[in-house]
Amino acid sequence: MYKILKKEGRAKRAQLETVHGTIQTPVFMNVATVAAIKGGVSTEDLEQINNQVVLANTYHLHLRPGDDVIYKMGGLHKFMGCNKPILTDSGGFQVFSLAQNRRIKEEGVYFRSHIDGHKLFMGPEESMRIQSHIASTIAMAFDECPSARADHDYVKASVDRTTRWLKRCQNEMNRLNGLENTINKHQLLFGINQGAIFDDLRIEHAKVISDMNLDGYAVGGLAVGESHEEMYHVLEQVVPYLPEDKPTYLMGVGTPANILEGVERGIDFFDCVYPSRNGRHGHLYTNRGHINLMNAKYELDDRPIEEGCQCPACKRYSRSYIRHLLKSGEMLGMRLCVLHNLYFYNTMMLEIRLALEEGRFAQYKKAKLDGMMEYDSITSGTKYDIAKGWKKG
RNA sequence: GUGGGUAUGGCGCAGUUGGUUAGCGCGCCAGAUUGUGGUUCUGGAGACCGUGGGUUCGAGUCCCACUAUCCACC
Repeated sequence: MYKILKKEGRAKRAQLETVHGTIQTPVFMNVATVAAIKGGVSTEDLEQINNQVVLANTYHLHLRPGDDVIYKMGGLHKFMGCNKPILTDSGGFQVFSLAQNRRIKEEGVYFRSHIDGHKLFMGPEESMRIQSHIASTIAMAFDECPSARADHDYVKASVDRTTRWLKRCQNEMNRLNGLENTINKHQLLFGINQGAIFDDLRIEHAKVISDMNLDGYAVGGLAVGESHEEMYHVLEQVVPYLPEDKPTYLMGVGTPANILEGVERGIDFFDCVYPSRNGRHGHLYTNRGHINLMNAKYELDDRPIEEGCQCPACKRYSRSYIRHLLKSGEMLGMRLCVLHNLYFYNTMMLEIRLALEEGRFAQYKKAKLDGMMEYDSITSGTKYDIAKGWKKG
């Protein structure tokens, strides 16, 4: 099912076979929270931008249209016309980042909808049932994502509860996969490591969940306020304690630099809202740095976003035109920018996989970071800080 | 030609009975955003307040002239 094809240091070139096709890793999953990539990107567009996996969200789809609707429509793949692997986030993070008035209990979390404020409850079993209805390829465990500022005692109690929740998730998933009317009886379950920035809690938790024989292991609770150095440190501490014969997933991360650092530390899966959200705001990634297309200096720039880029935006349109579309509030402007950014991320992953296969990931990583730094320092006076991402110089 | 109105950063406007470093929106510039509440948030630069006189301790605010512009009438 999961097979490592090549290793370079801790970095892995691997693949995960699923009922919806084989995922080549390292991979960046494109975020489609409500079963749509924001910015007007369609399922068929994904085929033009090297997409492998789509990430949708349990919490959002439960609220609207409702997982019962998706179940009745034959599952999310059929619903959104997608035949690729889909991973669903469990709703755990959203309960903590979006919902109002949440109360955490042993059984789960009581909270209010961010859409209309009505009362809701979600626990491990609820999350698994919803994800089973959605019938995603990979389901994520329902966890608590404590604040990066939470103290050791709180995080300790939280992690212990997340472990108990994980066991309940696993039991419920096994039960659901065995039911006659379940759409995807081979749904995979990834567990999530927590522990904030406390090495002892992170490692202890990693050991416990590693013994549970899950289909994959995620590192959660990062990129939520801690420094990049702390994030990389946690990865260095935790990944060695996760099973090597299972895929790893760094949740919600991140910048191109974060991803390169994550791959180096043994991560297979990534996801982040950056390429889509930043694309909508005209913030574009290129091999030589990032540009903000909204800037006046691009008004008469007839070059593509990036010279030589093979994405749908760059093959045909100029910076000047796309900037005009963004300025005018035209949907097409956002769409082209999001397509470009996702293409950039997905293509970078392709390059990373190729570099790993050829045993030159270290050189690739350095060249990629150097390239991005070079351009940005020339055009906008900023420098690329490997540890911290883009930073004013 | 006559009567009336308006002239404040690139554009559109606020500026109380004249009183400390003249505000706002858009635009511009720069940040922010990491398991996404769909065009957000936070900063910054930029004006000798049409020109020239006058009144006053003090004028974007009052008076006069000029210039520009708008409306109405002849």
